[in-house]
Amino acid sequence: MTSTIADRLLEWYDRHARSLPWRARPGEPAPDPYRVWLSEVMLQQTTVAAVKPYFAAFTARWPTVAALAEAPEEEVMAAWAGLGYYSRARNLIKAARAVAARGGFPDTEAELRELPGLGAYTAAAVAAIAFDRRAVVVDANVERVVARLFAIEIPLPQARKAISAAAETATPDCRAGDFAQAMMDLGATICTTRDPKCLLCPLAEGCAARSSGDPARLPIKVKKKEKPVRRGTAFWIERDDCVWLVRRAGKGMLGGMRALPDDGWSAQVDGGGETPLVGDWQPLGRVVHVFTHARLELSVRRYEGLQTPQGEGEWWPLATLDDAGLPTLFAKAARLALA
DNA sequence: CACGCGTGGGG
DNA sequence: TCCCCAAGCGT
Repeated sequence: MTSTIADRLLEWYDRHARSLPWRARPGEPAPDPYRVWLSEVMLQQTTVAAVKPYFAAFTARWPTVAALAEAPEEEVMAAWAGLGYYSRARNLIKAARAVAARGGFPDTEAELRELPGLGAYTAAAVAAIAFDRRAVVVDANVERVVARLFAIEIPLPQARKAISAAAETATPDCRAGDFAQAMMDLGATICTTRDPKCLLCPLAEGCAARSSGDPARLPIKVKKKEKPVRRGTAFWIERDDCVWLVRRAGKGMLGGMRALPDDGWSAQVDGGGETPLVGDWQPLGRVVHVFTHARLELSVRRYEGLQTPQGEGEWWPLATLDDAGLPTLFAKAARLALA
């Protein structure tokens, strides 16, 4: 009798699983749901390499979901700075508080799905990995592997339905969490977007895309829209070895993060260029930063006048600017000012 | 379903 | 330099 996809994949996983900080070692019981959840949220659209230091810092500082739930929001946001997609951090705090309030993580996919920041993928992943539930876990890796295995020619995202149906068929009743992680390891190391390594693949036999001779062709994706170029200005106001920082609105770009004052640029519109204070402004240079939907050319200007900023904000000591939790865009701007 | 939402790395 | 992307979610 021929072995199933799950059999072959799990056998491969038992020998080749990546060792990652949020994973249980082979033979150990399922890892702490808090660590599974935290890692999965951090890994949304984010590489393993980028996540590792943040995962280490978060778990050292907030070892439990209860500890995270008690943390001041701005400290969590600052700790997330640089990782991107800051709505994840905002939802992370909300979810931590909801979980702490109910005394622990729910252990079913449906209940997990109700927590902020847990969509179809993450709810299934946590249910399978942390609670050993059978759940069909479909991320971009699984989409790629499945699209190739079954030669699904429908372009993404249309193909999602067919792919999840195929993934459902392939998912085993036991070890669904290991199966999910095995699929993701396979996608990350063997069945890669470019140049898949079919000679090393445990599923090569019976893979339709491999038989076709051009596995990298699948899954078919539509081309992305062109990014507009936006221009904006950020303002460096320094006094007594402190810089004036504001907090951005809770939604939208870099929402909830500390920032330099700016002229109202966004991914949709250029900034107006109006300075927040009257007086001399010296150009410090320009920062180019690429967001998902726009490329921003940010001019940075330093205030030379004597007025005091109005409205919400805080004087932040330059000596501890690294702790302010500036998103990368503003960290670049600060580097200009301090150079 | 389409869009908005970061960042750093690889080819 | 440029493009694509890497364990998606919320609206």
